[in-house]
Amino acid sequence: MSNQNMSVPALRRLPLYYRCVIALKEEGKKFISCTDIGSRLELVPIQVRKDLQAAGATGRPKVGYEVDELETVLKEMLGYGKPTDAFIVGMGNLGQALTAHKEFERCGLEIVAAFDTSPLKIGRDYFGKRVFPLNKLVNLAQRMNIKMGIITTPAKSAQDIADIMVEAGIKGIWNFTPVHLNVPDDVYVHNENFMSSLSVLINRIS
Amino acid sequence: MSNQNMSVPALRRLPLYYRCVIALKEEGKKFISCTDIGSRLELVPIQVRKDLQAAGATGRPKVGYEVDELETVLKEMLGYGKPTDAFIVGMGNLGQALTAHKEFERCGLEIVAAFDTSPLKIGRDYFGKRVFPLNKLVNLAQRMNIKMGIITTPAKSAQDIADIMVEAGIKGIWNFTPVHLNVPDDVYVHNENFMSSLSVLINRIS
DNA sequence: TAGATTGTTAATCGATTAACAATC
DNA sequence: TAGATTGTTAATCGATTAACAATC
Repeated sequence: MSNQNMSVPALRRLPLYYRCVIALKEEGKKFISCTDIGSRLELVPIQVRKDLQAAGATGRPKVGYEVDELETVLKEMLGYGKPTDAFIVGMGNLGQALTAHKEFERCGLEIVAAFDTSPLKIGRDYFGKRVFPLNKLVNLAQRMNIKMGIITTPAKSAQDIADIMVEAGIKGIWNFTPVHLNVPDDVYVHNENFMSSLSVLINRIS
Repeated sequence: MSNQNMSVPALRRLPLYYRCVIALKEEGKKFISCTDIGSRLELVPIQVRKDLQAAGATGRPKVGYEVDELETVLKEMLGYGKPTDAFIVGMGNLGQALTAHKEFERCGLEIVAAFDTSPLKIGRDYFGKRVFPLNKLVNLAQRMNIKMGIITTPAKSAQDIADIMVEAGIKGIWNFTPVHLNVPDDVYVHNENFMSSLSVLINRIS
């Protein structure tokens, strides 16, 4: 169902549109145009139109897009309706922060279990999520049919964790470490590399 | 000094190259080629070469790049030598996690103060950083000549905080909320939008 | 020498933007 | 009707990749 041929940049903009649609809906709007969305997000209307088209939304000339319908189409494309279950490995500060993040559940992601190697953390609950020892990951992932993994460990463990995730049948890895992960072709890695973001910010400031 | 005309994608790859150079240096290498770096990062050598060229590095045909020199050039371009001071606003779980993040100091960023509105947090220290009340931000930023701000507040406060940062003379904002920020043209915003990353991951898994 | 590698110019590719007819 | 807006095809732009001479 989910369109695999949407480009990454377009896909990344959809959640912004979704937020916008929700906001405009709350203002009582029934129909909205690409210009409405674009002006809020500082994007040119044609780009919004192209993206909505790729997402499968249809509007009416002169009228715009029906708000409720657009909300449904975007929600469907983004997978907000049926959240994806995920495991998180590494319950340091960042792991805890992501586990605590309430917005994920409304946005298609459900962190169902956490993993760590520290005996101080194993068996504890963080924000309602139980921490398991790492050696339980493969078995649990297979039994629960987990397809997404989040890595928030120290950099030096990242590749080992990725290997374990691959063995467990995980198909999408959200990597918060600055390490490049080697995985098979059928596993998608998204690198949330804070150092990359910093480079751009520091460069643009000076 | 820092080259403003490097493209964002290239700039984002530099920290990966830097890590790679450090790793190869520790393996005892004196000279490295684009092929060495590319094979570690699964990038084609020509892309590495173009990026290094844009960063100002020069190599020698057949020999490659001198490791120490490459390290110096990248460090300079990335601003790792003289860390940029930054303020962080919003000391929830994510704010705390970023404040605790030790790697930042080695990578050009020094978080020098935190801000929050909660009386429970103001006056406390988190990982050695003092939390100040929000109304002290403008004055402190101007006195300390702060040019970078990090926003880790709830979404609904994000625009207000951005306005305060702009008033304070901050020129680069690292926005961890899913909100689009309206700022003047001379202020650069980098959005670390977790929802955008999630869209891609969820789409690629299914 | 032969072969690997850089530097540099040209070609390709994909995303963004423009143009414009169709529509309500 | 006139004007705003969508849908769609074409043009532009910028990043990536290819080609190849120069070099050690």
